[in-house]
Order: sequence, then C-alpha cells, then structure tokens
Amino acid sequence: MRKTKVSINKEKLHASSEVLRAIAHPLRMKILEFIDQNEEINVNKIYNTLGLEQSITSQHLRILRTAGLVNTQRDGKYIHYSIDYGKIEESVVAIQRFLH
Amino acid sequence: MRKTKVSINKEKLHASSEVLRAIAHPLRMKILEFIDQNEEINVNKIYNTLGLEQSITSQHLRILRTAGLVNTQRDGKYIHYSIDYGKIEESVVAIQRFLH
DNA sequence: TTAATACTTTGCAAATATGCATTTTTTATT
DNA sequence: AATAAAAAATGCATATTTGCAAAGTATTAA
Repeated sequence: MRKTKVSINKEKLHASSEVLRAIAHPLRMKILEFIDQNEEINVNKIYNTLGLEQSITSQHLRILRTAGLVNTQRDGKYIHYSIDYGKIEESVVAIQRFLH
Repeated sequence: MRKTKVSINKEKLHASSEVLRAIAHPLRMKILEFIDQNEEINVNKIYNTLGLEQSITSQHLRILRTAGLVNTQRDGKYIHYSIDYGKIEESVVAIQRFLH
C-alpha cells in the first residue's frame, strides 16, 4: 500500500483505461506483437501472415491508432505501421504509479 | 523493435489480455486505486466513499477477483479486499516483455 | 429465532464491441 | 482514362459488457 496519497486526476485515469482497453484484446495484442517484431510493416503483411480478414485487421488498427499505440506512414500505396513505444511505456508507468 | 524473436505462447498472451481487460475500466480502476490507498477495506466503505451502487460495486469486485487482481478475507460479516500486487506486477511485466 | 447488516448473485434492458461483407478512397500502373 | 492493388470506412447482425433492481446468502445481534 502506498504511504503518500496521490490523487490521480480523472482525465489521466480515463486516458489510461482507454489505452489499456485498446491493448486488452487478443487480436490486437497479436497485431501489436507482430508489428513489434517486424519493422516497417504494412497492412497486407499483417493480415496475410496472421491469417486475418483485411477489414477486421484494418478495424483493429484503427482502434490502435486512435489510442495512440501505433503510428502510420504512407509509402506509396502501402501504409507502414510502427509501434509508439513511448505510449506503451507511458501506460505501463501509469499502472505502476497508480498501484504500487 | 526487438532483435531476438521471442514467441510468446498463446495461453500467456490470452491470460495477459484477460488481466488487462479487468483493469481497463474506469470504475474498476477507481476501485483498485481506492483499495490500494486503504488497507483492509470492506465493500461498504468502497461504495459509500466512491458513491457507487452496492450491486455494481460487488459486480466489479467479482471481475477483479476472477482476474486475480484482488484477494478477499472474511472478517465476520465484513469482507476485506486487498490488492494482489504480484498479479499487477506480473501483468505489467508481461506488457513490457511483450513489447519493448 | 427473528431482524438487521454486509455482501453476492441473478435477470433483464440498454449500450458497446466484434466480425463480416461490401463499398469507398487513395495511389500506382497500363 | 481505365484497371488494379492497398487500405479505410460503412452497414448490419451477433456477442459481450454494463447498469440497475430485486432476490438470495451469510453472519451478527437482539
């Protein structure tokens, strides 16, 4: 239990839970893991390698994008996805700071 | 990006997402925070202090219990809740190990 | 043993998330 | 300009989660 009471503001609490919710899905975790393991990866590679539907993949990528967990960069007709490690670290730290 | 490809087994991936899903809810985060700040806390205190419905509180506590995030100990008609810090740490480490 | 308190469980409606097929948008190629 | 490929967005059915009220269980106290 924490000795010094730190009141966490509501916005941050909510923001953290948004990020966590985005991570907390089996498919999205798989996708995140795959992006992590392959630098400069495009959507095609993601759904073909993981054996997912294109539209489902795109949907989940949108959720990850909205949560700020991944960044995109267009290269011609391809869109490369990469992980925003800062954001991940941030949310992990948030949990740790929140409960320790 | 990770250099050494570590294949994370599916059970662990799924287990992690279960725990994260349990954490990733504004109300549950509030409850977790409150339990963290008050050692030996009972359900009454939780929902009265946080201004929640009794049954809703109980429901979310069940979710936290099932996920293994909190432990309970009955003391007469009161049930004391405490946080399983090991489990929290475990899931945080899981994310970090999973993506770094 | 009756009543009261603390907590859990259940049933159900409303909200949200998910999966899938289809359409749309963007860019490259011919 | 027409076609093709990559990715996003949309519409809709199904599944899951949530909140709430009511009923059930356990323990204490009168």
